Amino acid sequence: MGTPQLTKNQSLVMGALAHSDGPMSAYTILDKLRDHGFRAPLQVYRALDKLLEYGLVHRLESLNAFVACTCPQDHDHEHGVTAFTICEGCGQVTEFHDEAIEQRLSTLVRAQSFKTEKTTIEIRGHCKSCA
Amino acid sequence: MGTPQLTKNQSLVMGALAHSDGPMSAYTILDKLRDHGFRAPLQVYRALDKLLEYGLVHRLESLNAFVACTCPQDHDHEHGVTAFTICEGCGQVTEFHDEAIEQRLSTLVRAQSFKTEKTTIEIRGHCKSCA
DNA sequence: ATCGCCATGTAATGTTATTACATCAATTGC
DNA sequence: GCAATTGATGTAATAACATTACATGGCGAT
Repeated sequence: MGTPQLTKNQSLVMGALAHSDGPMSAYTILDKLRDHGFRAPLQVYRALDKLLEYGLVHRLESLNAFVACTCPQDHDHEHGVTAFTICEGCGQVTEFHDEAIEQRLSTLVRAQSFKTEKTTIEIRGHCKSCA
Repeated sequence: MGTPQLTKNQSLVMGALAHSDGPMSAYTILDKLRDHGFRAPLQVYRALDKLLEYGLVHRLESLNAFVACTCPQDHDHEHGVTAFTICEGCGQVTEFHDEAIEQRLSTLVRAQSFKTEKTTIEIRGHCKSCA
């Protein structure tokens, strides 16, 4: 299967996120895309839904915002749990992945007989430059 | 120092959360407390801010909702990173803590020279009963 | 008593997300 | 060809979540 061809709206939203230096809210994306014919929030949310589904974009729950996936690898296969550091100073977001955490969480959740669908790990704080 | 005496509004909000069987949004809390004189969202948000600060309540970022802390231990000293499983079926939220994850995250974040202020770990899925 | 501090009350507004309904284009099956 | 289906889109309205701004009231300390 793989990631399908993006539609026009999906490409525009993806482009906006990819060229941004940080996370963007849906409404910020909307504003950026007014010139390209975007008029309503739903146009953004619909595109984001698909991009999230394809794994091209991540949602930052603690920010109600979205970032392009920075993972170099293919998006076709799962790349497990994604975690983020989020700097309160400069807004910089860094994505990372760790097998050890993933396994440990898996063990703990299994002990509850809980079936994981989506895992959110977000660390708010200050980056090296903003410490 | 320890947790200060709660004010009237803080007690009401704490009570609402403690007696609920699951997470509540700020507006749900507001509705529950109309009979006790609550009229505006701010009354709830102000109380929540303090309760969060005291560690009596947790915010679930992926739900925009709040739960009473179920941690049996004293709230006076830090009890590190808090993680949650959240069942999409029944809404049940389970709080847990794990030293191994805490240490591993600490190591990874340190490698970035990042200074953690708050860590969010939320696992959405289905509990044993709702699988 | 006056000041400062903090909790409170109220209204208005800002921000994020969804529902509902209509239209349009591409594809499929007859 | 031409319904029927499916998926993307457009638009408006509304719902849900959160904050700003400003006024008031209680209470302890000087």
